[in-house]
Amino acid sequence: MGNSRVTLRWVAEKAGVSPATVSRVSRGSTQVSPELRDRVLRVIEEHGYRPSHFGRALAEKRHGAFGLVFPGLSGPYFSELLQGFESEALATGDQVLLLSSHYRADTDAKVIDLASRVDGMAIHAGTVSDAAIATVAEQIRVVVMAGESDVAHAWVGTDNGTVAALTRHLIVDHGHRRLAFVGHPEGSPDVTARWEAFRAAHRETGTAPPPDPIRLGLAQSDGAIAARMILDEGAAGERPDAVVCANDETALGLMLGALGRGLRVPEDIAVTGFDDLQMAGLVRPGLTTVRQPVRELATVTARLLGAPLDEVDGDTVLATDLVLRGSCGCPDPADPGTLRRPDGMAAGLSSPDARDGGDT
Amino acid sequence: MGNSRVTLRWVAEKAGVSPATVSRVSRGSTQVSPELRDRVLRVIEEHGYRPSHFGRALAEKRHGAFGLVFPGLSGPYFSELLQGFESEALATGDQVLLLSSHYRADTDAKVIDLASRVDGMAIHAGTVSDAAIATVAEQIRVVVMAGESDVAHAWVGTDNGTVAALTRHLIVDHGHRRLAFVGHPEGSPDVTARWEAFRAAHRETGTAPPPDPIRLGLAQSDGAIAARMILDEGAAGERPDAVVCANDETALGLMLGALGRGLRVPEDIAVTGFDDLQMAGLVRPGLTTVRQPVRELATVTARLLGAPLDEVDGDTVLATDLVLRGSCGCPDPADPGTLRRPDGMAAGLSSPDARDGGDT
DNA sequence: TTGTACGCGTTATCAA
DNA sequence: TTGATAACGCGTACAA
Repeated sequence: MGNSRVTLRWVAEKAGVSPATVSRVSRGSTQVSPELRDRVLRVIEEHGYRPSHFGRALAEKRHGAFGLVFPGLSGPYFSELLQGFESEALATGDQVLLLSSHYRADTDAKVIDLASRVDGMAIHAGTVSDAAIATVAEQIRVVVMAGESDVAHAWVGTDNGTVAALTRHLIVDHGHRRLAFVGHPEGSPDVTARWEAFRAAHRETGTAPPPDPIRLGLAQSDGAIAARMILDEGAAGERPDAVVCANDETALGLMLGALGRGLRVPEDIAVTGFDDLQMAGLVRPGLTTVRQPVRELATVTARLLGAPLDEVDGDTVLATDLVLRGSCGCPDPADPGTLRRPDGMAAGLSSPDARDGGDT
Repeated sequence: MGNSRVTLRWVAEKAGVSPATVSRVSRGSTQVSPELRDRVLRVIEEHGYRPSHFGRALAEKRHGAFGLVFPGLSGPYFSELLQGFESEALATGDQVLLLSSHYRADTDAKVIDLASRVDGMAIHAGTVSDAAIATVAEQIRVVVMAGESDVAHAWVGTDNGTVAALTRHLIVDHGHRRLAFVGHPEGSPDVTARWEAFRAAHRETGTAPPPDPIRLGLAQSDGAIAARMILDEGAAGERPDAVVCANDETALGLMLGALGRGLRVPEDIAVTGFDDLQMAGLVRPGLTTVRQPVRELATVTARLLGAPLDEVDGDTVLATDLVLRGSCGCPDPADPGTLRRPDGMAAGLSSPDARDGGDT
């Protein structure tokens, strides 16, 4: 057992060749005679030699790994981001070091420490201080995702301005006048931009916006809390007739709360989200939302990190689309189509399009 | 900029001391005179010296990192697992290398490669082959989570048997006779155990179980698909009167689908889950489920990896609890209490109990 | 207290 | 094609 003692030198001695030869064989170099190659391979197989990562990293001055820094880790948004980034990195043979700030104070230090063991770092906007980003950027390439940055080497974001089109749609096309916004603008650059777009649309249409957003987090449970705050309190006449949520999760939580109270969506209250999660097209009514290419956000970021030194383009803003479904009052597009039954019922793990499930 | 050229030796030369002294200062050793200490610190500050991780790892023969291997990454379950593991590892100064199999074929190779750059590895059950686990276990400590294993050094799981109690409750206390099970037993050890417990309860109560489970994944969208399959097809009389879902996510998706179709839960159809996600207590009716200590599963695993060599206990099975709420037909416990409005409305990122939201 | 010298496991350069 | 030998950056006995 234990091959921790099986080093390159040890293999060399055992096979009666030089360390250099073992190194060449180990990495598949062709510059070695078949005879020696076989002899070395035999020893490698037999004793389970595996090149040490630190040795290799030290000699190559390269870690073969990227860092990924998030504020939190929960929810479909981060899951998707994580998946996209991880599979892109894996494709190029790079590993992923994950760091979640958990909104703790020592995050800056952790990030700087992380910088010494990766070749590049992706940092989600709103996670660490600009000072820390700048420090890291002196050592390795840094890309900020979902927000602008002038200290990182590049940043990748999505167009939150589509929320203005969404808001105009609610006001102009559906005649809503009492709109509410659920989200915490101070908590993230994305939500800030969405709240601003929400207000801009009010200005343009000459409608009075609510003085303040309903400041809640971005989890589905926050939507459920919002449902209680909006639906159970205040007279029916004072209730907003449309709620623009900062993301789909809260919108779904809100819808669930409304339906559970016997309210009708969109007749009694219209609801919209942001992201276009898979669930958005599966609920009834379908959730009107803004489609954001979350996975692409992650893969573009990963590619920027791994890109040759030639040049990192700088800024990238990915387009977003308004997706109209039933929850805003529009006719729900071909519902059965959206929910088409999969061809094979046994759509479990073996199915190519099976989503990785929650559990196990 | 760039401090990549600032090595320990370089600092030593610059400060006019020996490399050993710089090393001592760098790690805060007291065995150095205040005078030299200051001189060295000044140079370190000025030029932004940071010890190279590979150098240190090579010398100390320790990576200061753990590997975490999952089948997929989506859903609250994995988010929670990830968070728990990551924060526990961070607490001891260890970094986390993440590997998601995405159900790809080359996972075994990736895992074995990962093994050479971490001090220990946590592997979720059902992710990689036993052979690969055994190979890794020869090099470093391996703990399997959410499933048994006889090749790893230890495993940590939770008690899925409570599903039998849940099923009995539906049959005996609520008089349901036509039960369905949503989940893919072949897809994961946990679901296998839950399906078995579901069937065992039928045997014990002399009730005929369904011949097959409804084989779907574990995402919320699978629940929505299940809703379509169960509710839109077959005559009302053939419809099951209770659905036991393999996890909360599918149960919530199913509930959402039922409510969206104007059905009443639990009057028209009872629904149960597994996990006790936060949403389970927030929906109306509340979701009857089995509480599983997901976070503890992760932290226990992380602790086992970091534990001193003395001894890893071997197997750990964490207890689970039956949580009865309205979705099975029980009276929903103090609903407003569950949804109590937070004291401060601005419960965003700054709030200590704020959940990390989905987005940004 | 400080410095010297070696080892950690690998790759790369240069001769042979 | 093969083999010495020198980095790579740091920790640490050991000596001074």
